Amino acid sequence: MNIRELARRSGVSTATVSRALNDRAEVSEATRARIRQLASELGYAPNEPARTLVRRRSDTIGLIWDSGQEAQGLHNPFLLGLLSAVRTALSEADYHLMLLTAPGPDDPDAAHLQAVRRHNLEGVIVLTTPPDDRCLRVLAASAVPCAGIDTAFTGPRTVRVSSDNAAGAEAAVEHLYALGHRRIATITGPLHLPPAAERLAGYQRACARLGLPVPPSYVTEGDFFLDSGVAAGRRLLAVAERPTAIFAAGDQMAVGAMHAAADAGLSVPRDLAVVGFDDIDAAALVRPALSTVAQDQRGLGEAAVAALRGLIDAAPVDTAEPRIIPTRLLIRGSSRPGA
Amino acid sequence: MNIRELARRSGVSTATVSRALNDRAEVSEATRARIRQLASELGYAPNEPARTLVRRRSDTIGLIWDSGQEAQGLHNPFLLGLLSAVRTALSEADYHLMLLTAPGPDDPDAAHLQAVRRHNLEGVIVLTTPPDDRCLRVLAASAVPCAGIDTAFTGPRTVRVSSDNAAGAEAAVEHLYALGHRRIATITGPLHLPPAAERLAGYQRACARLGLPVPPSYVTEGDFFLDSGVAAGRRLLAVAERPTAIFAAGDQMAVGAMHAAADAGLSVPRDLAVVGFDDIDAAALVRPALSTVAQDQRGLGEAAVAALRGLIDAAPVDTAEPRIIPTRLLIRGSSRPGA
DNA sequence: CTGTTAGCGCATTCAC
DNA sequence: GTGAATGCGCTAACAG
Repeated sequence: MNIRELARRSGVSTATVSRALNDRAEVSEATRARIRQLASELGYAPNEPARTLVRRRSDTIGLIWDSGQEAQGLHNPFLLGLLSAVRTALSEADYHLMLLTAPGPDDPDAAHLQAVRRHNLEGVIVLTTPPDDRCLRVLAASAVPCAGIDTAFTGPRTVRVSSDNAAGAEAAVEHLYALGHRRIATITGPLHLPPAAERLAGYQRACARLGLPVPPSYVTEGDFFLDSGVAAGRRLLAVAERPTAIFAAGDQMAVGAMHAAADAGLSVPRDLAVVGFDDIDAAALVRPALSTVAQDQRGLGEAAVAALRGLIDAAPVDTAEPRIIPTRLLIRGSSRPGA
Repeated sequence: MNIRELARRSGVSTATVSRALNDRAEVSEATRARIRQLASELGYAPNEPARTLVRRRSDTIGLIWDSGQEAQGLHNPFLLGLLSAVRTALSEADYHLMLLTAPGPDDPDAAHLQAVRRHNLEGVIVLTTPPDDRCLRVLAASAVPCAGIDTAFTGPRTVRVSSDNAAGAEAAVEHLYALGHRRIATITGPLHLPPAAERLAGYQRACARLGLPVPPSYVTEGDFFLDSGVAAGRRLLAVAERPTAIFAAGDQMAVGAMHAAADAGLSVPRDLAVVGFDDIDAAALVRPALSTVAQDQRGLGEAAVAALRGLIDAAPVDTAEPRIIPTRLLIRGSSRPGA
């Protein structure tokens, strides 16, 4: 079933069928209706590769996401929501989605760029990938429109979308302050990662504004995983002026801090309040449930798609300023005195 | 940069370039090397839509996964691993991957089938989708090769891949028995879902084999989510002959049962041992850590791809028998007396 | 071993 | 408003 067959059966030329199905103005309403009718009866669907070939555009965008071990604990729960959001936003904009392979160690540096060329992709969305990915660097340096969520590359046609990490951290600290806490410590992520650095900055800004002292011993670094949170929690609880609250830059580390508290015979939230970041699934499952700064996955996905479309349509897009998506503080048992 | 340009620059015809790049035998080693060299220097990559058009095959398979709310709590953590596994296995087999949109309520029933036709997809992999999806039914009924992981449709060119739910449940019960437990209850999932039914069957078989009584009050149904586990746990702990161990068909429900035990003043694992199913991220985060039956996401993904390739190559494939992937019992604190 | 030719399915000129 | 003709980039069939 192709356009020629459909044209034959409807008694018109292939050109007319094409025009009718593509909603061009220069077709009479009557023939258009007849052709559409017949097309749906016969289950005709235009061949996309052929369309791509002649139109020189594929209406397809590529999706790159790293599933490397590095990101496993960090973004795992997060990623799927992002993926769904991106998929939905893209299909509403009538784009198709191609999943690009994570390049192996022996792949050429231009692997991603080549994939874009091969498939005629019009743009790429990148989800949370390590900043040192060579393939990504090459891609970003090219003229291919790229929208990155939580990524750290820049290029001529690149936009970055990110949660408002600083504001989220500030909100967490303010919340703890409002509960009466004055000795608030923090567990950071690896500070070379932008989100980790931004969350620390937010913590520091809030403390400064609220007039809270931040002795160096109140800031300790983790790796976003559980065990580092346990260790960090132990360190913090051993400080002379023991903190009464901890803001952890990631939920797994926050849970780890709760474990450390339990091991030290402290009760959460009575003796120690804890707030995390990300709202991973487990945050609602632990006891007490973890208060946390939730990222807006849907908002991130939609913003990325919107930004990418701007880039594709060559609309004037500010490629330097990141799109910042607000976060939302979820107050649960780990910081609620009544719990 | 296209094949004609590359041919011009290397002083041969486009046909020779095509043969060289596609590893056809009838090209001299010298010219092949020269062409390859030039191609990589110039960053030439063949245009896939054009190849697809003429070869009548796309080397692309479609991926359908449901992100509907139904599956959120149940499969969320699980899906991403599956996705990674499928992507990796597919790219190793030199297939491209296209993400198909979840059909909306106003999409025609043939939406998926149309997408396959439009893009010339050679097969489809379906991840954990509700059994009543009309689009999926239409697709499965067609001649399109389909491999489903944890799905419930059948068709002329369809294979199903699934974890060995029954054996996993049996292993869990045996483990509890070996620890000395004789009063072992279970929390099931919604029994109209195949995995839930299979896990219950495994539980029952193991109990029968071990000579354990299974009073009706020892079997209670949940919906795979946390709250249903809490409620089920309460019911089970209120039974006259209180069980000393619970096998839950899902991790969230298992955690819920642990909460119920804590609320009743019981200690896990001393007063009540708990084993779950799936090994979601949270299983390792709760305290005590949850023993659970882990599914082999990588194995499931690879089996699905292998089965699909068999279907595509029209190799003799048994379309009726599901591919069963073994599970692995992870023993953690919730069932380890020493913990 | 290599070149010439045809055509995959479609959108798009240009005529009418 | 509609039809005939052209070519997108590539592979396959056929010559040589």
